[in-house]
Amino acid sequence: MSQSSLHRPVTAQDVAERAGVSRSAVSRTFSNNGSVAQATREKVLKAAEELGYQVNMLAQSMNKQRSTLIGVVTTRLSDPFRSELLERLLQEIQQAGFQALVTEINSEDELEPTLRRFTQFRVSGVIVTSGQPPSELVAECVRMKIPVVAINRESALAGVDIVKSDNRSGAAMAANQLLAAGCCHLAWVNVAPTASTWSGIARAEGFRQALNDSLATNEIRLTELTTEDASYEGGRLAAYRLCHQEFANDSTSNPDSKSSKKPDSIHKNKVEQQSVDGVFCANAQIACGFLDGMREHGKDAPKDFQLIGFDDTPQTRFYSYQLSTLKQNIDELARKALHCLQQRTKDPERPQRVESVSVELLLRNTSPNPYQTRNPQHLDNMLKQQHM
Amino acid sequence: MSQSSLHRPVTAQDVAERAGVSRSAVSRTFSNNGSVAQATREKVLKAAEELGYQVNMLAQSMNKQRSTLIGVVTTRLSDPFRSELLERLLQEIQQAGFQALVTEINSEDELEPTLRRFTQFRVSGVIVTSGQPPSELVAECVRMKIPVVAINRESALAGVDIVKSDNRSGAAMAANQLLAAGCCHLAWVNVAPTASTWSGIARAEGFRQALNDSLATNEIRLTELTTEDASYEGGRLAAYRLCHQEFANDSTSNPDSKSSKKPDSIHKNKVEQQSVDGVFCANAQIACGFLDGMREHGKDAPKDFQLIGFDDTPQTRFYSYQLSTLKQNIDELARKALHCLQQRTKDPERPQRVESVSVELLLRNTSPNPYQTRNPQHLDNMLKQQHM
DNA sequence: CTGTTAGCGCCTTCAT
DNA sequence: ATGAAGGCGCTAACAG
Repeated sequence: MSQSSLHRPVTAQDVAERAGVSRSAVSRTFSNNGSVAQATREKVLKAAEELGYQVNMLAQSMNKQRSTLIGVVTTRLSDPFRSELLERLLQEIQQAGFQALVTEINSEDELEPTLRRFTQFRVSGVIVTSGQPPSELVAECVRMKIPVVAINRESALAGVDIVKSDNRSGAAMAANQLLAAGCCHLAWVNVAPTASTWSGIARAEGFRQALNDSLATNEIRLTELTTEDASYEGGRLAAYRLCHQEFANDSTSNPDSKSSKKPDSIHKNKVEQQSVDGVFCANAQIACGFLDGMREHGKDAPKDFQLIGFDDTPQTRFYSYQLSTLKQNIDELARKALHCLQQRTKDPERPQRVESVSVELLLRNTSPNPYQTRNPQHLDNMLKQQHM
Repeated sequence: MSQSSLHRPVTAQDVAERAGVSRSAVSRTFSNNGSVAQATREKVLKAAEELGYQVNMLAQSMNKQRSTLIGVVTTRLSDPFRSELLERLLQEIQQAGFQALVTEINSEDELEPTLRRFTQFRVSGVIVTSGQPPSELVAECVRMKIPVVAINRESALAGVDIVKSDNRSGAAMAANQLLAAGCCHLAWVNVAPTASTWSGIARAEGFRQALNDSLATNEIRLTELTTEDASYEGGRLAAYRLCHQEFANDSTSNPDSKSSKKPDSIHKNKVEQQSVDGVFCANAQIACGFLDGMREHGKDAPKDFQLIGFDDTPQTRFYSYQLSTLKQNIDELARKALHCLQQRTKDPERPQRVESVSVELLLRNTSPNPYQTRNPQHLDNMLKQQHM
């Protein structure tokens, strides 16, 4: 059952000799490539079993000019969403018979050396969940026919397929939900543009766009809060700033007279005076932090404001948070990523694909049920949006 | 700068020709192994640069009978502690010039095929953060001189080094802290023994042992709560059960007359009647769940009971939890794991090492500051413990 | 269906 | 210090 007590690993040669066949026969039975008689196959298998033979993947890969490795690049694994995504990705990769090569990078610069390392191992594919693949490198991958797929990020590069959540629609759903609930002073919390991810940008755009009409009629007001990073602490500090700023506004009138055209909405006074009552956060970490920051100032959702976050991470479901969130379908993202890889392996020349995975609005404690809403018109928008 | 437009990857041969030297010269400059004249070295480097040459790691590894890969096996990456550990591990691995091969397993059974796959790639080392490596496989690794290190788990196997947190002391610190705070009905929440991890078992033992004296004198009482899995939900359900059980105890007297020898402690009545006032949870997920479960029943820490968890995961620091925890030094765990790997690479025959990393008690909101304690005697124990 | 042959790209003696 | 030669373990194309 186990290999003989040699200190040298068992090779196909050893198996061949023991089975009384040639190396090729062994090779064929294990790569079930060429045809091999049932009898010899069994002999080989038996000998292999007895010797404890294991294919040397390095040799095999080198020969095939391609390994069964798939490179995955991530960042900030301590972010629950990212680790969940990685987890699912690993499962898909393993299930498809590959082995994951994973690298964590801290900055865009590290992406290039990472990809280079991947190609040195002749990986069968690369999955990028962070950073912008440098075009030069991607070109090299394309030339080597190594499929590259990017998750949740823009990439104009022709060679790489994209799998992403429908961040725009998600953000629009959040916007409409808040409108439908009658919020009139919305805020959204996102990381500063310089540090933002592509997802963050898409969500911001989606949110703002869904609000365009209401903003035009001055029905509502929108405050934009930025954070340094996409973390809990970032969200918390945003809440601090909001609270202090509102406090300041209460005591001193802010001379915001840049707009020459006075708002003529009937809501004018209400809108101008109202403190923030509906908040959208770019991700779950920020949302939790924001909620806690507000709580520290004696305000809570949904009592004092409503709150919707992105990414249905485990902690948002916790009793002490019960955040309403937009849930990304991680399973689907992972599945499609692998599917793209496999498709492009078959046809390396196929045009770039962009797979969009829809997002689900999960209403929990921090925002009310739409059926109890005060503004049915926006509710309609919201429902339409959901079925897009 | 980039390679010529061949569809074939650049080989050392190509570089050699362009530089006007032999393949060996190229090999030597890149593996800086043999000695090579400065002049030729530069010629080679230049040619390599121009051609965009990259060492083929597969070929290199195959030749050296060893790759620059390090296998890492994990489970339940969605658990914040595990993903943080993986993150640090990856950083260490990369910094040491290796590339991580990571596999997620869902059950012990998957460990064997995983290790086997690792050996097929002739990894330079294996880090196991989950499961019990089967002795047979480990023996194979030892024979192939592949270092194996296990993190936070017991392994009697001679070949594998162990890096672990001092779970026992940590649990004892928790126990003494609770005693010092004057708790007299302690409880600990852990996963059922059948599903427990080695860390969980060590923590349970440490906790119980530190309580031995107080239990012997009937000064305190200890309730053991078990959960199905080491999850938030598990902790929450444990809290449910506790609450319902205590409710039951209040309305009906439970005929617990198994003990023939009546307790003679002066605390007798107090101890017997007192509901749980000090809780220790085997990990952070459970602790958060437990706290929330209690909150759902209108009880909160530190008002109604004190709570200490293990693993200082980010969420335990959140404002809405502020759990007191035992903090594992993840950096140190990762660092030592890699150090062990490297040491054993140098000396494959060295005796098994067990590296213990000390743990820190972080007092936050769910348990009081020791300097405001009511029972200085136990405080002394605790302080001694901390400096062990 | 099977064995033989010729590499895959690199490292490592071994002479020079 | 350098080049030539042999081999790492496997696969693939070719005869038989």
